[in-house]
Amino acid sequence: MSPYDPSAFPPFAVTVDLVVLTVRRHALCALVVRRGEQPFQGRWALPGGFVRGDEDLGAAAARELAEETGLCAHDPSAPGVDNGAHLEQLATYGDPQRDPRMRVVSVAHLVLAPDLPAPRAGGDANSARWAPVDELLEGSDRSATVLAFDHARILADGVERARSKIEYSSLATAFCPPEFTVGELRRVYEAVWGVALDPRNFHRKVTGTPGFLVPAGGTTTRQGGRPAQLFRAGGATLLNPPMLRPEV
Amino acid sequence: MSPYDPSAFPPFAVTVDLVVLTVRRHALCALVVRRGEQPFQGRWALPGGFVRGDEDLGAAAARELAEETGLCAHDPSAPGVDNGAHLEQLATYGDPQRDPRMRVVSVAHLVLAPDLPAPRAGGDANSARWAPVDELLEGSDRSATVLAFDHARILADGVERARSKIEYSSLATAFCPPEFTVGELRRVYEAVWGVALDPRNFHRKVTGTPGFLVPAGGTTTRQGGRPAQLFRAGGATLLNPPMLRPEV
DNA sequence: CCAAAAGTGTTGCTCGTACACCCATGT
DNA sequence: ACATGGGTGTACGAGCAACACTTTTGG
Repeated sequence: MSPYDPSAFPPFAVTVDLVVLTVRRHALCALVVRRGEQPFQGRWALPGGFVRGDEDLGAAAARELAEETGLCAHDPSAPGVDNGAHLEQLATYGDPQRDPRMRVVSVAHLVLAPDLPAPRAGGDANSARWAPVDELLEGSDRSATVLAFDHARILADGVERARSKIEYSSLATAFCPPEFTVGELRRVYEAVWGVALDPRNFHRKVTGTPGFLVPAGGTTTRQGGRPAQLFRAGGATLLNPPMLRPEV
Repeated sequence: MSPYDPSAFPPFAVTVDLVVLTVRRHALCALVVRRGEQPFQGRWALPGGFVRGDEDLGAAAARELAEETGLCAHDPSAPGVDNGAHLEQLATYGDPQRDPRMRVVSVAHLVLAPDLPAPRAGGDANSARWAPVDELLEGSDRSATVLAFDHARILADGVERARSKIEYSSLATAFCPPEFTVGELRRVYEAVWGVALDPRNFHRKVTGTPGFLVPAGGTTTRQGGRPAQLFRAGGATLLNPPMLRPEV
């Protein structure tokens, strides 16, 4: 079998789908767009689109993200400064039946973003919104799901990746604005994991991990109570020892 | 843009590449095949091939694995019993320039297998062999690498995945035969991590983790010394607390 | 007897947890 | 004054590292 012969392999459409997560009002939320056409017309779906002929996968994901949200994401596989959200490849979904129209292989990407103003609709989507992942994944075993295609599965995988990755990396700061307090960071962990954490021990833990947080200089009272010190994300990306997620 | 219109998106070739790892003679080894044609003719490459038109990605990886090694791998995303190697999706590589002939998106998969008899060559490969990953990755930063395409990068990602995943899962047993001793399992960890572990503490740790190992009943002296108890892999897949990898 | 590998005991230390307690602001 | 959230002190316990030590085979 010669790889030069175009008849020797079947052609595929390749897309990127985006799991864009943020924390709003103490809940983990995902960006979804309403489908304007068949199939699944009127249902919610993850944002995404076709990869262009001369475009890398991460670049396609970043482009789609910018089109949908205006976010300028940083792909850590490319050198550069993190000037916005975190973007990483999640997994690839290629079930022959996942799209009834044709054979589509979708390379899903995960984006972690700070809380944003209302998303703007783009492309062929009627509208876009942030939805709590709990609602989107409700009864997604067996029963009919609110999401189109296999997007409930993709979203679940993305949420699971985010939940485990903030354990051993500093990625939780990607959910925060450039300057944030220890309490705000703790509420991110609580929202993503869906648990309550001890504020005192959390404070000791994150401030005691070298390179996790660096003082930004100021204080704020935007949460009420005693003024809290402001921090930025430090240079460290891996947390050793990790944050421990409480049992069930 | 209508997704129905075939001219609206560029066609891609989709392949699977396999990072097949095993432990031989205290070294972590990967399966490589010699390329029989251009480009990179005569160089070593990871086994792989085109995904068929009606085939899921995991099924394509399992088929290629069987063609190359005769292994019957278990894809944990499908229900069933682990009757051989462990197989999981690794990552997807789609740089437009990664294959000089055409646009190829490759979905890499990771396979962990017990030590096997000499692999058999298959497909368009002249020959296949197990090579220590240290040799394959030697000087793979900047300098010319022994592996074709971007396979050094894919292999490095697979090795890194395996190294981190045996920390918090029972996957190290996938490198062992069905029945194995605690010492053999320890030598797997030592080979994959490239460190020496305390045999006493390791023994306590793995036998004390519920569900990690179940006694198989017999003993063996195939390693010399006092007879060692034989174990099988238990039902547990996640280790809590994890195995701790010693600092560099 | 000796080497080699298996398996157990014990001690000290690190770190997480579960509190009690004080600090600095807004109302 | 009091509520609210920020930040520190401390005691208990789980679990890991670093040993010494015994057990059971082969040569």
